[in-house]
Amino acid sequence: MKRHVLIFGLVGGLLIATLQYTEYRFAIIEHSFELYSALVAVLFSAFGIWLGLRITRNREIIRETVVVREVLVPAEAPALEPFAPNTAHQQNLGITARELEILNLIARGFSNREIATQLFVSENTVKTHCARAFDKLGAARRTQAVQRGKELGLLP
Amino acid sequence: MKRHVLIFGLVGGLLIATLQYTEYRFAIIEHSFELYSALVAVLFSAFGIWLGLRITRNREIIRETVVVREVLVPAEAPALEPFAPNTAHQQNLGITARELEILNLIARGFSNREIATQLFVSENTVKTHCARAFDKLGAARRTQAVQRGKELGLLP
DNA sequence: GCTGTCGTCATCCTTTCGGATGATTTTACA
DNA sequence: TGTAAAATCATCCGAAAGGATGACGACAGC
Repeated sequence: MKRHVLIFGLVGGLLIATLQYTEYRFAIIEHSFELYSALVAVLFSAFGIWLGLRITRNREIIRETVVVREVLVPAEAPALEPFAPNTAHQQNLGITARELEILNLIARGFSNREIATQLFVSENTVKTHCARAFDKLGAARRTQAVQRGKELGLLP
Repeated sequence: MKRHVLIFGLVGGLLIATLQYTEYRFAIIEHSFELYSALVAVLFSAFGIWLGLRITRNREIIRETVVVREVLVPAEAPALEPFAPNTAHQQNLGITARELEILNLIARGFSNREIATQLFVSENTVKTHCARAFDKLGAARRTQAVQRGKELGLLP
Protein backbone atom coordinates (compact mmCIF):
# COMPACT_ATOMS: atom_id res chain seq x y z
CA MET A 1 0.00 0.00 0.00
CA LYS A 2 2.65 2.49 0.99
CA ARG A 3 4.69 1.17 -1.87
CA HIS A 4 2.01 2.26 -4.29
CA VAL A 5 2.21 5.80 -3.09
CA LEU A 6 5.97 5.77 -3.09
CA ILE A 7 6.22 4.51 -6.62
CA PHE A 8 3.56 6.85 -7.73
CA GLY A 9 5.50 9.70 -6.23
CA LEU A 10 8.65 8.58 -7.92
CA VAL A 11 6.96 8.35 -11.28
CA GLY A 12 5.43 11.71 -10.72
CA GLY A 13 8.82 13.14 -9.93
CA LEU A 14 10.30 11.56 -13.00
CA LEU A 15 7.52 12.94 -15.06
CA ILE A 16 8.08 16.41 -13.73
CA ALA A 17 11.79 16.10 -14.35
CA THR A 18 11.11 15.08 -17.92
CA LEU A 19 8.78 17.95 -18.31
CA GLN A 20 11.27 20.38 -16.96
CA TYR A 21 13.80 19.07 -19.39
CA THR A 22 11.52 19.35 -22.33
CA GLU A 23 10.59 22.80 -21.29
CA TYR A 24 13.96 24.09 -22.30
CA ARG A 25 13.53 22.69 -25.74
CA PHE A 26 10.28 24.43 -26.29
CA ALA A 27 10.70 27.45 -24.16
CA ILE A 28 11.08 29.59 -27.21
CA ILE A 29 7.72 28.63 -28.47
CA GLU A 30 5.24 30.81 -26.70
CA HIS A 31 5.36 29.93 -23.03
CA SER A 32 5.98 26.24 -23.36
CA PHE A 33 2.77 24.50 -23.96
CA GLU A 34 4.00 21.32 -22.39
CA LEU A 35 4.81 22.95 -19.11
CA TYR A 36 1.27 24.03 -18.60
CA SER A 37 -0.15 20.79 -19.84
CA ALA A 38 2.10 18.85 -17.56
CA LEU A 39 1.30 21.09 -14.67
CA VAL A 40 -2.37 20.58 -15.27
CA ALA A 41 -1.80 16.88 -15.70
CA VAL A 42 0.10 16.47 -12.47
CA LEU A 43 -2.27 18.62 -10.53
CA PHE A 44 -5.29 16.79 -11.77
CA SER A 45 -3.64 13.46 -11.27
CA ALA A 46 -3.17 14.35 -7.68
CA PHE A 47 -6.69 15.62 -7.53
CA GLY A 48 -7.99 12.45 -9.15
CA ILE A 49 -6.17 10.27 -6.70
CA TRP A 50 -7.32 12.33 -3.81
CA LEU A 51 -10.84 12.07 -5.14
CA GLY A 52 -10.47 8.34 -5.67
CA LEU A 53 -9.32 7.95 -2.10
CA ARG A 54 -12.15 10.08 -0.83
CA ILE A 55 -14.70 8.16 -2.82
CA THR A 56 -13.51 4.84 -1.57
CA ARG A 57 -12.96 5.96 1.96
CA ASN A 58 -16.26 4.56 3.09
CA ARG A 59 -15.83 1.43 1.13
CA GLU A 60 -14.65 -0.64 4.01
CA ILE A 61 -16.37 -3.91 4.30
CA ILE A 62 -16.91 -4.51 7.94
CA ARG A 63 -17.57 -8.10 8.52
CA GLU A 64 -19.06 -8.89 11.85
CA THR A 65 -19.55 -12.34 13.14
CA VAL A 66 -23.04 -12.12 14.35
CA VAL A 67 -24.21 -14.85 16.60
CA VAL A 68 -27.92 -14.75 16.36
CA ARG A 69 -29.59 -16.44 19.24
CA GLU A 70 -33.12 -16.79 18.12
CA VAL A 71 -35.71 -16.71 20.80
CA LEU A 72 -38.74 -18.38 19.39
CA VAL A 73 -42.10 -16.89 20.05
CA PRO A 74 -45.00 -19.14 19.13
CA ALA A 75 -46.80 -16.66 16.88
CA GLU A 76 -45.40 -18.09 13.58
CA ALA A 77 -47.87 -17.35 10.84
CA PRO A 78 -46.19 -16.34 7.58
CA ALA A 79 -45.31 -19.91 6.70
CA LEU A 80 -48.90 -20.77 6.03
CA GLU A 81 -49.93 -18.08 3.63
CA PRO A 82 -49.63 -19.30 0.03
CA PHE A 83 -48.55 -15.89 -1.26
CA ALA A 84 -50.91 -13.79 -3.32
CA PRO A 85 -49.23 -11.95 -6.18
CA ASN A 86 -49.88 -8.27 -6.61
CA THR A 87 -52.54 -8.44 -9.29
CA ALA A 88 -52.66 -4.69 -9.66
CA HIS A 89 -49.10 -4.54 -10.93
CA GLN A 90 -49.64 -7.64 -12.95
CA GLN A 91 -52.64 -6.12 -14.67
CA ASN A 92 -51.26 -2.76 -15.60
CA LEU A 93 -48.10 -4.34 -16.91
CA GLY A 94 -50.22 -6.71 -18.92
CA ILE A 95 -48.54 -9.79 -17.61
CA THR A 96 -50.61 -12.88 -18.27
CA ALA A 97 -51.09 -15.75 -15.88
CA ARG A 98 -48.97 -18.04 -17.97
CA GLU A 99 -46.12 -15.58 -18.07
CA LEU A 100 -46.28 -15.19 -14.31
CA GLU A 101 -46.25 -18.93 -13.93
CA ILE A 102 -43.08 -19.12 -15.95
CA LEU A 103 -41.53 -16.25 -14.07
CA ASN A 104 -42.09 -18.22 -10.93
CA LEU A 105 -40.27 -21.22 -12.28
CA ILE A 106 -37.46 -18.99 -13.46
CA ALA A 107 -37.16 -17.52 -9.99
CA ARG A 108 -36.89 -21.01 -8.61
CA GLY A 109 -33.83 -21.58 -10.72
CA PHE A 110 -35.12 -23.76 -13.55
CA SER A 111 -33.77 -23.62 -17.07
CA ASN A 112 -36.05 -23.08 -20.04
CA ARG A 113 -35.83 -26.75 -20.90
CA GLU A 114 -36.80 -27.83 -17.41
CA ILE A 115 -39.70 -25.42 -17.44
CA ALA A 116 -40.84 -26.73 -20.79
CA THR A 117 -40.78 -30.27 -19.45
CA GLN A 118 -42.71 -29.36 -16.34
CA LEU A 119 -45.41 -27.50 -18.24
CA PHE A 120 -45.62 -29.99 -21.13
CA VAL A 121 -44.86 -27.39 -23.76
CA SER A 122 -41.95 -26.85 -26.11
CA GLU A 123 -38.83 -24.97 -25.13
CA ASN A 124 -39.61 -22.42 -27.83
CA THR A 125 -42.89 -21.61 -26.17
CA VAL A 126 -41.16 -21.05 -22.88
CA LYS A 127 -38.72 -18.75 -24.59
CA THR A 128 -41.54 -16.78 -26.14
CA HIS A 129 -43.23 -16.34 -22.79
CA CYS A 130 -39.91 -15.34 -21.31
CA ALA A 131 -39.30 -12.76 -23.98
CA ARG A 132 -42.75 -11.23 -23.50
CA ALA A 133 -42.47 -11.21 -19.75
CA PHE A 134 -39.00 -9.68 -19.87
CA ASP A 135 -40.24 -7.04 -22.23
CA LYS A 136 -43.16 -6.14 -19.98
CA LEU A 137 -40.92 -6.02 -16.96
CA GLY A 138 -38.23 -4.07 -18.74
CA ALA A 139 -35.72 -6.78 -17.98
CA ALA A 140 -32.86 -7.91 -20.15
CA ARG A 141 -31.97 -11.05 -18.20
CA ARG A 142 -33.89 -13.59 -16.22
CA THR A 143 -32.12 -12.59 -13.03
CA GLN A 144 -33.25 -9.04 -13.63
CA ALA A 145 -36.76 -10.19 -14.32
CA VAL A 146 -36.80 -12.08 -11.05
CA GLN A 147 -35.50 -9.05 -9.19
CA ARG A 148 -38.16 -6.82 -10.75
CA GLY A 149 -40.82 -9.43 -10.10
CA LYS A 150 -39.99 -9.53 -6.41
CA GLU A 151 -39.91 -5.76 -6.19
CA LEU A 152 -43.36 -5.57 -7.66
CA GLY A 153 -44.72 -8.29 -5.42
CA LEU A 154 -45.37 -10.60 -8.32
CA LEU A 155 -43.08 -13.28 -6.97
CA PRO A 156 -42.71 -14.62 -3.45
CA MET B 1 1.66 -3.64 -9.17
CA LYS B 2 4.36 -3.21 -11.69
CA ARG B 3 1.67 -2.90 -14.25
CA HIS B 4 0.32 0.19 -12.55
CA VAL B 5 3.59 2.00 -12.93
CA LEU B 6 4.00 0.74 -16.42
CA ILE B 7 0.56 1.88 -17.42
CA PHE B 8 1.06 5.20 -15.75
CA GLY B 9 4.32 5.71 -17.56
CA LEU B 10 2.83 4.66 -20.84
CA VAL B 11 -0.17 6.89 -20.49
CA GLY B 12 1.91 9.81 -19.38
CA GLY B 13 4.42 9.31 -22.15
CA LEU B 14 1.80 8.84 -24.78
CA LEU B 15 -0.04 11.88 -23.64
CA ILE B 16 3.05 14.03 -23.71
CA ALA B 17 4.06 12.71 -27.08
CA THR B 18 0.60 13.38 -28.39
CA LEU B 19 0.69 16.85 -27.00
CA GLN B 20 4.05 17.60 -28.48
CA TYR B 21 3.01 16.26 -31.81
CA THR B 22 -0.35 17.87 -32.03
CA GLU B 23 0.78 21.16 -30.71
CA TYR B 24 1.96 22.18 -34.09
CA ARG B 25 -1.25 21.18 -35.71
CA PHE B 26 -3.50 23.04 -33.37
CA ALA B 27 -1.39 25.93 -32.30
CA ILE B 28 -3.17 28.13 -34.77
CA ILE B 29 -6.62 27.36 -33.56
CA GLU B 30 -7.46 29.79 -30.87
CA HIS B 31 -8.58 28.47 -27.53
CA SER B 32 -6.86 25.21 -28.29
CA PHE B 33 -4.84 25.64 -25.16
CA GLU B 34 -7.84 25.71 -22.92
CA LEU B 35 -9.25 22.75 -24.75
CA TYR B 36 -6.08 20.88 -24.25
CA SER B 37 -5.84 21.71 -20.62
CA ALA B 38 -9.35 20.50 -20.14
CA LEU B 39 -8.62 17.30 -22.01
CA VAL B 40 -5.51 16.63 -20.02
CA ALA B 41 -7.30 17.47 -16.83
CA VAL B 42 -10.15 15.11 -17.56
CA LEU B 43 -7.89 12.30 -18.66
CA PHE B 44 -5.65 12.52 -15.67
CA SER B 45 -8.53 12.98 -13.33
CA ALA B 46 -10.05 9.80 -14.65
CA PHE B 47 -6.76 8.02 -14.40
CA GLY B 48 -6.19 9.24 -10.88
CA ILE B 49 -9.62 8.15 -9.81
CA TRP B 50 -9.08 4.79 -11.39
CA LEU B 51 -5.77 4.45 -9.60
CA GLY B 52 -7.31 5.58 -6.34
CA LEU B 53 -10.03 2.99 -6.69
CA ARG B 54 -7.55 0.31 -7.51
CA ILE B 55 -5.31 1.12 -4.63
CA THR B 56 -8.07 1.11 -2.11
CA ARG B 57 -9.89 -1.74 -3.66
CA ASN B 58 -9.45 -4.33 -1.00
CA ARG B 59 -9.85 -2.33 2.11
CA GLU B 60 -11.68 -4.92 4.03
CA ILE B 61 -11.84 -4.82 7.74
CA ILE B 62 -12.57 -8.10 9.37
CA ARG B 63 -13.81 -6.98 12.68
CA GLU B 64 -14.33 -10.11 14.60
CA THR B 65 -17.00 -8.72 16.82
CA VAL B 66 -19.21 -11.34 18.29
CA VAL B 67 -22.56 -9.76 18.70
CA VAL B 68 -25.04 -11.83 20.56
CA ARG B 69 -28.28 -10.57 19.30
CA GLU B 70 -31.47 -11.85 20.76
CA VAL B 71 -34.06 -11.92 18.08
CA LEU B 72 -37.75 -12.31 18.51
CA VAL B 73 -38.43 -14.16 15.33
CA PRO B 74 -41.97 -13.29 14.29
CA ALA B 75 -41.69 -9.67 15.36
CA GLU B 76 -41.49 -8.28 11.77
CA ALA B 77 -38.80 -5.66 11.64
CA PRO B 78 -36.78 -6.46 8.54
CA ALA B 79 -36.91 -3.01 6.99
CA LEU B 80 -34.38 -1.47 9.33
CA GLU B 81 -31.67 -4.06 9.56
CA PRO B 82 -28.96 -3.71 6.90
CA PHE B 83 -28.92 -7.46 6.42
CA ALA B 84 -26.16 -9.58 7.84
CA PRO B 85 -25.40 -12.64 5.74
CA ASN B 86 -25.41 -15.96 7.44
CA THR B 87 -21.69 -16.32 7.97
CA ALA B 88 -22.05 -19.80 9.35
CA HIS B 89 -23.37 -21.15 6.07
CA GLN B 90 -20.94 -19.02 4.15
CA GLN B 91 -18.02 -20.41 6.12
CA ASN B 92 -18.79 -24.06 5.93
CA LEU B 93 -19.50 -23.79 2.23
CA GLY B 94 -16.19 -22.00 1.83
CA ILE B 95 -17.70 -19.05 0.03
CA THR B 96 -15.33 -16.10 0.02
CA ALA B 97 -16.29 -12.50 0.52
CA ARG B 98 -15.62 -11.71 -3.09
CA GLU B 99 -17.78 -14.54 -4.29
CA LEU B 100 -20.59 -13.39 -2.07
CA GLU B 101 -20.20 -9.88 -3.37
CA ILE B 102 -20.61 -11.14 -6.89
CA LEU B 103 -23.55 -13.31 -5.94
CA ASN B 104 -25.20 -10.20 -4.65
CA LEU B 105 -24.75 -8.40 -7.93
CA ILE B 106 -26.04 -11.43 -9.78
CA ALA B 107 -29.13 -11.44 -7.59
CA ARG B 108 -29.66 -7.82 -8.44
CA GLY B 109 -29.86 -8.73 -12.09
CA PHE B 110 -26.51 -7.63 -13.46
CA SER B 111 -24.73 -9.40 -16.28
CA ASN B 112 -21.17 -10.58 -15.91
CA ARG B 113 -19.97 -7.69 -17.98
CA GLU B 114 -21.78 -5.14 -15.86
CA ILE B 115 -20.41 -6.72 -12.73
CA ALA B 116 -16.91 -6.61 -14.16
CA THR B 117 -17.28 -2.93 -14.89
CA GLN B 118 -18.59 -2.15 -11.44
CA LEU B 119 -15.84 -4.03 -9.68
CA PHE B 120 -13.06 -2.88 -11.99
CA VAL B 121 -12.04 -6.40 -12.92
CA SER B 122 -12.20 -8.35 -16.15
CA GLU B 123 -15.22 -10.31 -17.21
CA ASN B 124 -13.14 -13.45 -17.04
CA THR B 125 -12.52 -12.87 -13.38
CA VAL B 126 -16.19 -12.45 -12.73
CA LYS B 127 -16.85 -15.68 -14.54
CA THR B 128 -14.29 -17.49 -12.45
CA HIS B 129 -15.86 -16.24 -9.26
CA CYS B 130 -19.25 -17.24 -10.57
CA ALA B 131 -18.11 -20.72 -11.41
CA ARG B 132 -16.61 -21.23 -7.96
CA ALA B 133 -19.62 -19.83 -6.20
CA PHE B 134 -21.99 -21.95 -8.26
CA ASP B 135 -19.92 -24.99 -7.52
CA LYS B 136 -19.97 -24.35 -3.81
CA LEU B 137 -23.69 -23.73 -3.87
CA GLY B 138 -24.38 -26.71 -6.05
CA ALA B 139 -26.04 -24.48 -8.61
CA ALA B 140 -25.98 -24.87 -12.37
CA ARG B 141 -27.39 -21.48 -13.25
CA ARG B 142 -27.22 -18.04 -11.79
CA THR B 143 -30.92 -18.05 -11.03
CA GLN B 144 -30.44 -21.25 -9.09
CA ALA B 145 -27.47 -19.79 -7.26
CA VAL B 146 -29.56 -16.81 -6.25
CA GLN B 147 -32.34 -19.06 -5.04
CA ARG B 148 -29.95 -21.15 -2.98
CA GLY B 149 -28.26 -18.04 -1.65
CA LYS B 150 -31.54 -16.69 -0.40
CA GLU B 151 -32.49 -19.99 1.14
CA LEU B 152 -29.25 -20.05 3.07
CA GLY B 153 -29.57 -16.46 4.18
CA LEU B 154 -26.54 -15.39 2.22
CA LEU B 155 -28.48 -12.90 0.16
CA PRO B 156 -31.12 -10.39 1.22
C1' DG C 1 -68.53 -13.50 -39.32
C1' DC C 2 -64.78 -10.55 -37.67
C1' DT C 3 -61.44 -9.12 -34.36
C1' DG C 4 -58.36 -9.24 -30.51
C1' DT C 5 -56.01 -11.81 -27.04
C1' DC C 6 -53.62 -15.75 -25.58
C1' DG C 7 -51.10 -19.75 -25.97
C1' DT C 8 -48.53 -22.48 -28.82
C1' DC C 9 -44.48 -23.54 -31.97
C1' DA C 10 -40.85 -22.57 -35.22
C1' DT C 11 -36.39 -20.65 -37.42
C1' DC C 12 -32.39 -17.78 -37.62
C1' DC C 13 -28.96 -15.41 -35.44
C1' DT C 14 -26.33 -13.17 -31.71
C1' DT C 15 -25.02 -12.74 -27.11
C1' DT C 16 -24.32 -14.52 -22.71
C1' DC C 17 -23.28 -18.27 -19.59
C1' DG C 18 -20.93 -22.01 -17.79
C1' DG C 19 -17.23 -25.75 -17.54
C1' DA C 20 -12.48 -26.97 -17.71
C1' DT C 21 -7.98 -25.66 -17.16
C1' DG C 22 -3.74 -23.21 -16.39
C1' DA C 23 -1.21 -19.23 -15.06
C1' DT C 24 0.14 -15.09 -12.43
C1' DT C 25 -0.35 -11.87 -8.76
C1' DT C 26 -1.79 -10.33 -4.21
C1' DT C 27 -2.68 -10.97 0.45
C1' DA C 28 -2.53 -13.07 4.89
C1' DC C 29 -0.26 -15.46 8.14
C1' DA C 30 2.77 -18.60 10.43
C1' DT D 1 10.63 -15.22 4.53
C1' DG D 2 8.17 -18.82 2.79
C1' DT D 3 3.67 -20.74 2.11
C1' DA D 4 -1.28 -21.18 1.44
C1' DA D 5 -5.41 -19.04 0.20
C1' DA D 6 -7.68 -15.57 -2.69
C1' DA D 7 -8.04 -12.93 -6.42
C1' DT D 8 -7.01 -11.98 -10.96
C1' DC D 9 -6.89 -13.02 -16.06
C1' DA D 10 -6.92 -15.89 -20.11
C1' DT D 11 -8.51 -19.28 -23.80
C1' DC D 12 -11.36 -22.84 -25.78
C1' DC D 13 -15.66 -24.81 -26.35
C1' DG D 14 -20.36 -26.10 -25.89
C1' DA D 15 -24.79 -24.98 -23.93
C1' DA D 16 -28.20 -21.72 -22.62
C1' DA D 17 -30.45 -17.59 -23.19
C1' DG D 18 -32.32 -13.80 -25.74
C1' DG D 19 -34.12 -10.94 -29.97
C1' DA D 20 -36.76 -10.76 -34.10
C1' DT D 21 -40.18 -12.49 -36.74
C1' DG D 22 -43.87 -15.26 -38.66
C1' DA D 23 -47.47 -18.51 -38.17
C1' DC D 24 -51.49 -21.20 -36.44
C1' DG D 25 -55.43 -22.56 -33.55
C1' DA D 26 -58.71 -21.68 -29.64
C1' DC D 27 -61.81 -18.75 -27.67
C1' DA D 28 -64.34 -14.59 -26.14
C1' DG D 29 -66.91 -10.58 -27.37
C1' DC D 30 -69.10 -7.64 -30.55
